[in-house]
Amino acid sequence: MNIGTAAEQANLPPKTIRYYEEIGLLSPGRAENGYRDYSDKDVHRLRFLQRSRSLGFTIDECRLLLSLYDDKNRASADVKAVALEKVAEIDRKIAELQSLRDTLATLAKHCHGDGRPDCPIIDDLAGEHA
Amino acid sequence: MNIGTAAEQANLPPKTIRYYEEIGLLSPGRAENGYRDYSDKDVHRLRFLQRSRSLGFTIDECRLLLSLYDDKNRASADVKAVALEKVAEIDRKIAELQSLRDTLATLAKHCHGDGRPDCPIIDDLAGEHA
DNA sequence: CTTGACCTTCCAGTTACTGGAAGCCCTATC
DNA sequence: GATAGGGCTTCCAGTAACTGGAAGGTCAAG
Repeated sequence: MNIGTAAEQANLPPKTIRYYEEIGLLSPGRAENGYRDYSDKDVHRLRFLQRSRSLGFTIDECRLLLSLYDDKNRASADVKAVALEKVAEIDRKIAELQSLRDTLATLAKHCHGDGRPDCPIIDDLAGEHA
Repeated sequence: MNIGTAAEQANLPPKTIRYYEEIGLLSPGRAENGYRDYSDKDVHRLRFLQRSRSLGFTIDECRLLLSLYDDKNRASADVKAVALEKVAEIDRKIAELQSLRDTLATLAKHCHGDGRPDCPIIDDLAGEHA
């Protein structure tokens, strides 16, 4: 099938699919006219990528997951380890954002937010309390 | 003062400071030998940037904040609006990450995580439930 | 036969820096 | 005076993961 159809089925833009091929994540065949020709297996792989990416795995992590996916004898523990490490990483990111959020919200709360020029947010950013 | 000293005082790497200059966030003078020459005001500006960036504002948002900072007559409401929009954006990001986290954690929980090859995580990524 | 959709490749741009090379400048030491 | 070092300069390239656009080939429909 052509790239457009594969794109539809995998829920990925054609551009992204070509990019994935360029960086070696899959290698579809070619039709006589030079068009890429995707098998069901290729589409499967693309869907796998789509889902992993949307779950926040980086391309390199997807590469690892794909190799586990390809290895029919890999231990499920290996996959679980990758997933759990990702969970921990997301937790760290959430905590960091939470702290940013709190700082910003506090600053905004202390700003009277009217037409006057003085503003605790700007003062803080400028370090005028230091 | 030279870029190294300014870097130290603003807690930013020299490379980053040159980059900020390149994209027009500040324009220090030059000494006779061609070296950049930073005033206290420049350092102030750099600290402002350092703090805003660390609070998660993009460069373009920093540009806006700087223009508000430079405008001694701006209304504090304008600044507050930027800050609150940022808080909302961070909230959205946190919610998204939370949802990713939960999905991944659920997948990991259902994976027995032993030496056997079958693994619900991979199955889910491959879309084998669909 | 032409139009339009779809495909191809290649180049450039995005965000916010970061690393590295080649080459001045300045100070200190031998 | 030569040299070693550290800091400074510029410019080029690379990062992550695409995305947009140009120039041109292919195909099915009307």
